[in-house]
Amino acid sequence: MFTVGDFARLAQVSKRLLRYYDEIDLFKPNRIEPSSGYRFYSAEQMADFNRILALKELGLSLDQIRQALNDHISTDELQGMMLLKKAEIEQQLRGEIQRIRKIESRLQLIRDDESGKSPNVIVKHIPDQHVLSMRRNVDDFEAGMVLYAHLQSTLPRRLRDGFFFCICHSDYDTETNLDLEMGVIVSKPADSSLMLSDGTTLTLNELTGTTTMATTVVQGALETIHLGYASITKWIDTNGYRLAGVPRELLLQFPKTPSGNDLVTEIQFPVEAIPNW
Amino acid sequence: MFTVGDFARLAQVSKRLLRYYDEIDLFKPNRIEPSSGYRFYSAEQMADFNRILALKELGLSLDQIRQALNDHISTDELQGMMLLKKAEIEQQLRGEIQRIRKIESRLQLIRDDESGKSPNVIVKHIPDQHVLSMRRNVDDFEAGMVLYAHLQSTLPRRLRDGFFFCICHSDYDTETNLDLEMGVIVSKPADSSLMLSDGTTLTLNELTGTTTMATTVVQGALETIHLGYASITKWIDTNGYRLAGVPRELLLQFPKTPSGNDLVTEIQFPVEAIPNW
DNA sequence: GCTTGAGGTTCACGTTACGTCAACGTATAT
DNA sequence: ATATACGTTGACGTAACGTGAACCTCAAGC
Repeated sequence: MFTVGDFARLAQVSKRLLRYYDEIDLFKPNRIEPSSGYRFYSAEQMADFNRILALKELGLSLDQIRQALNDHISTDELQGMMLLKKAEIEQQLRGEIQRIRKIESRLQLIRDDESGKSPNVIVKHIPDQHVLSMRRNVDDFEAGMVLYAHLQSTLPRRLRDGFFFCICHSDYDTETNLDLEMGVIVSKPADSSLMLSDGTTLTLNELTGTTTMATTVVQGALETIHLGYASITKWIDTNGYRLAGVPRELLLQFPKTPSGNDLVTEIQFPVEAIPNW
Repeated sequence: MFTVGDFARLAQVSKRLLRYYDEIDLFKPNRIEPSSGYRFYSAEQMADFNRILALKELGLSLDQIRQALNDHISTDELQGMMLLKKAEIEQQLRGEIQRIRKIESRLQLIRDDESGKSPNVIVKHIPDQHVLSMRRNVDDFEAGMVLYAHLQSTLPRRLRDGFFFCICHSDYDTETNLDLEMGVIVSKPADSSLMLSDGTTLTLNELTGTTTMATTVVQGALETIHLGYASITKWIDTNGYRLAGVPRELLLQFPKTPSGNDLVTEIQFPVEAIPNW
């Protein structure tokens, strides 16, 4: 018979651990002296205790270990549990590897970008959304901003609950004669089209959520947004994704100043993970 | 200005998370309405919040993130933190791989061994110990047991605080004419030698702790102990260790029955990890 | 004006596997 | 008789939130 202290020394664990295992009904002392409450462990119990430690080292939780010991589990079931655990660890392992890659790419980004103000890319899942939108050819992005302002001032108030968005259907490198789709996200689609006071017609469309979106938020006007596009494409490249649709912008905050420095935009790139990257 | 709910939806996190980050001074709303306590976030804050999320995804703790943001950390320092984190993950990764190997070897063991009663091997670190011991040639292991009993009965009581141990210096396959060292572990070495009442002389020696020991506890007499040796050597083989000294046995419990079925022994194999296994 | 529902708030507890006091009872050695 | 070494229970802390209760506020519909 050993006291907790002796047993703990032998097994090289803390006394507190033994009491804890007693408390959670995982491993109880052979005998408890009723008068003093002292715990006494038998030498035979060392083998059982080592079994617990061994299972713990394999990564099983104490709950699982208790079940494995209590329920007189069959070898098959135990095997199943361990296979499961193995798969779990492998999964986690893949995650860790990805994290390392991300860190590496991020480090590279830091080295590249001395300003230290690079935007932060976050992957989100975005559902399908209904929009009222129109499509126009405009000369440049400045004209796009004017369109935004126009939309905002002429759109009926009841449709202003959603954000404005913009999709550039022309090629990236085009800087003139842009094919823009602009509009507003509506939560409950009521009308299939809508004529504004100035004769402009918006039609009901659907923005299919490609579900997986690489997004970033930039604050500032045209130039900053360009930077945002640049760094998000780079991020996509170095993080095992590829483009899977046409990007869009969400206008989180309308500019109140002419310079547009307080403009806040969320850029969303539909992406898909490259398998086995 | 967004309410928590709106901001949470946009950022695709829970409201609770935002309140929590407020509480721990990690990310506070732009404005809090004094009358109602309502939190209001500005669109500009979305970029900051995404930075936090991005850092979190890289595996930094919230504490680290807060420091990184508060202390106006330099790129160099941030790089240092991330390199550190990377090393940490790589370390952990190696650990996970080892765990998978262990699980695999354990699964193999389960498949091999239908009894399900295989001993459980635990790695311990054991310091140097002083012993009073004698060395004898005996015919077989039965004779060893007799020696144990003899020692126990003749040893002065004051030296009985430590466990008895036994080291077999002859080859494993030898079953006759065994070269055994037996004795008792003493906590405070007093005499350099000791003569028992029957004329036997024990001398003070040192059991150098090879520190790393693969150990297992078996209950039963000779045959069970043999099984223990077998499975521990197998375990060493399949878990990336190699033998690094001569094994020893610790007598956790003296047998009270002639059969010796209640004998409890801890077998200890000094081992070292195989590098890059 | 009242209710309703959707939002908001704080407070407190649950999670995992223990470590760390604190206050107090017990066994042993001098 | 007492010092001290060891035992007991109990409560709180950990990381990063999730969950639920109890209660307050706001805008809209009747």
